[in-house]
Amino acid sequence: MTPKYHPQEIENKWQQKWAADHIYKVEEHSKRPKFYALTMFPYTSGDLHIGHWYAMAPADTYARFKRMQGYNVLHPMGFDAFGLPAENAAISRGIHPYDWTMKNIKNMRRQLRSMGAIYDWNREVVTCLPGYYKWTQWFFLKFYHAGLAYRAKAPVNWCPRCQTVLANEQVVGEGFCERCSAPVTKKDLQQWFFRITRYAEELLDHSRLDWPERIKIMQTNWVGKSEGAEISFRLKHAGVEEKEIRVFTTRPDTVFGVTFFLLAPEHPLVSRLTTLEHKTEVTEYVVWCRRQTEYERVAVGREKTGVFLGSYVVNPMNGENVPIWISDYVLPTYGTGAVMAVPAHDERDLEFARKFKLPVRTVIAPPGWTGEELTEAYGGSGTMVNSGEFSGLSSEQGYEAICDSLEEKGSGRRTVVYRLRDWLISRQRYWGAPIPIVYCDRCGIVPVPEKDLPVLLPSDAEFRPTGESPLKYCESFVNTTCPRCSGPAQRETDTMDTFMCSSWYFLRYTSPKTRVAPFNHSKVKQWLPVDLYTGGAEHAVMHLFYARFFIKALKDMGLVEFDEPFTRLFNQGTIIYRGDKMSKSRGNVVASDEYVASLGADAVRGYVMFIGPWELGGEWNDRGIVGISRWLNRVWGLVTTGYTSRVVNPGAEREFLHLTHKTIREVTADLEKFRFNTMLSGLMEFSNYLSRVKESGVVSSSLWREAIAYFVLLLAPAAPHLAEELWNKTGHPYSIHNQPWPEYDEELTKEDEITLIIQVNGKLRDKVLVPSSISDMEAKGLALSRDRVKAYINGKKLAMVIYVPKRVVNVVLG
RNA sequence: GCCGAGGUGGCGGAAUGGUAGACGCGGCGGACUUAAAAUCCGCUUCCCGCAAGGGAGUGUGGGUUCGAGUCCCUCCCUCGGCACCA
Repeated sequence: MTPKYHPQEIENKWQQKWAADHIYKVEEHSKRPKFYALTMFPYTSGDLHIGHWYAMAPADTYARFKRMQGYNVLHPMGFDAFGLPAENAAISRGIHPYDWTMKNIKNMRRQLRSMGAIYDWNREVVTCLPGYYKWTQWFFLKFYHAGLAYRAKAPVNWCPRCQTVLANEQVVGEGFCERCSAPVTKKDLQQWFFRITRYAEELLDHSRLDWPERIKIMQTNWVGKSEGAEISFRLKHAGVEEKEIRVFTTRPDTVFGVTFFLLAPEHPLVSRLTTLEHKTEVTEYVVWCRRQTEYERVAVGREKTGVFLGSYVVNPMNGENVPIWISDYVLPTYGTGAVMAVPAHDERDLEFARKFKLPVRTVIAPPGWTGEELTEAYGGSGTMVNSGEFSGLSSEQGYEAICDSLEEKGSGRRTVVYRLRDWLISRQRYWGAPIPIVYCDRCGIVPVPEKDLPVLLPSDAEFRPTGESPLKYCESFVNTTCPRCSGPAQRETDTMDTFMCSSWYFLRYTSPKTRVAPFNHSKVKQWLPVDLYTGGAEHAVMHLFYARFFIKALKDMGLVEFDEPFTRLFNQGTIIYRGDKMSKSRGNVVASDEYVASLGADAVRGYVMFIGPWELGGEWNDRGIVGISRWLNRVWGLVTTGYTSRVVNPGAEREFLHLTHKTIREVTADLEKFRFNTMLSGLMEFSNYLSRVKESGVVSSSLWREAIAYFVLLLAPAAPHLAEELWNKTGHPYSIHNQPWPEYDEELTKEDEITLIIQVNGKLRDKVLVPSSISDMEAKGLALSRDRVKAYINGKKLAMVIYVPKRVVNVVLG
């Protein structure tokens, strides 16, 4: 009696042996082509759950497949270890963020090892360790010296009751403080920015990237490029030195329809352009706007608000005086923070005009327009009317003519604006990489010299439940000397956005131990760019976008030689549980440890792959996991018990070879397309077939052994432990994971016989097994001679007979 | 509102424009067992029929085609992203 399949035993055994033999240690010098297969590293939340397995097990299976195909594969793992939850744990449970994080890493590392992946643990990267964040700070300095980092005032979420800054995730519901439920407002703070907008145009170029279309679209929308014109409206207001206000518009052809002018309430000219009699009203409105929560301000369907300043600008095209209003629907951060309002052709402007009884003038006639007042704003193209010398032109011609005219007069020009804003990297938090800047009373802003890095996080900071950054009150940290003049100075107490850490970790994996630089240049040259990056689509416009920017900037600084980090991107779907994405913060995680303990890692790996297409994700349901487990047990029995050849049948052997090679072909194709679910069902079908052959014993023992070897090899990426054990048990040399991927024989995958489908008027009426070499004439003749078909013809006229080679005959009756 | 993905048995899902429902779960029946679990075998889209067979069927309604789950148009629903961007 052969022993039963005990997954835990064999999994433990092989994991230890693989580790002891370093069989997954990445070769530095290899003649094999490189393949960098990267999975987004996890945040150190504490537990690896089914959601992580869903991301990582299929990725590992694919990396293993590439490895067997002969690539030198780098498939590393690490931890995204800075972030707010660590700090919250410190406040609520009195554990230092460092201890909390390292404890979590220890657990997650154990869990990751239990998965049996090919991670080379010598390359592990942990972003919260000084050996790593030193280089995050180093990159900050590089960006600073390249003129890509600057300081400016920017609003933060502010809780007036707690007197503290809130991260977006601490603003809950309709804009309330997570801690005290007070309405959250905005407060301006000096913060650090990266000039990502300088790369807007480059970031729009996805032409060399093999990425999902929807991610490219999301990024394109995020950049939000608009072409149009900047138009100067003249200003003659006593006591105001500015002689013009510029606006951006995508529709310069509607400039004759301007009936009022809008500024954002935050616009710097507002108070100076307000006349005496409107002062009180305007001030009140501006204060009211500031008190609005973000949620209220952007709420859809909200009634328009605004006030008149009492002053006017002049339309450069028709010389008209246009009243200046302010309204909070004008965004201070887009375009110039000022808008020429054309109510006839813009829905929002029309709403505003109706509310405040401002005139509406149609200047673009929709097709078939007869001069009546438009009931809704018309944003399409048409014929220009009420537009002076431009009347009669099409709006497209008018667009060009008005731009030409503005440029001639010097009161405007064609231009492009982007929705994209600069990257705010400051966080008013402790658990992040400190921004390496010192403020000196004498020298001003002074970057910390490279030789003084890292700026270490103080370990003695106090964590008070205020939510204010502990660094601010840590005197040993704040007080320092100026690197330039040695006088007294203060350190910047903000830390960096964790997206900084994740913008370059994939470089560090190539040379994680380097102490003299963030990475070894030649190693990066050897491995990068990443050939395949897999992870969740939730990072479409944050992480993936920042990382692209980062690399483009490094390229321009001469630090790397490529300008796109991730050649190919694949997004797996999301695992939903109880109606929500599975995550620790949502409190709906399904632990993987129990499944690993009871059914084995190979079963869990297999099940997460079997659920459905990887890109679709889906609701977690463990009902089917026993199916995979049972199958692995059957495979065990199939391979480990002896085969006896009985009556060898040449026809059966031909079929056996055919199905073996067809399976190799299909499993290979499925893996290449990330169709792990159909890869497994293909292997199941094959193993079911093998069981039947085993019963009948119709193939020779040598043929059987060969097919079993192929089968185990095909199983190896998905169920690495079981495959290793079976490989060993069938007398093959260690290790299966160093074997080449099986090749199929094209000739053998071809069908000898096919089932010919016979239809009458497109409906299935008969099937017949025929040699695949059957000719057109033979097939049609055969179909017409079938009794079932004759019964349908029954004297009716034959309109036509269609034969689709090797598939179907359709008899069409008149 | 805009952009994207999706809608197929009781469930997860499978189907180069050519046999709809592979594979698995669950269910039903049987074998083994004193019994149960495990395992193995058979059946399992719905309706009519003892059967042979026939009819219906891939969110809705239309279209293209000899033939549509698959292609085109309309609408409905679910999920993800963006959302007063001038």
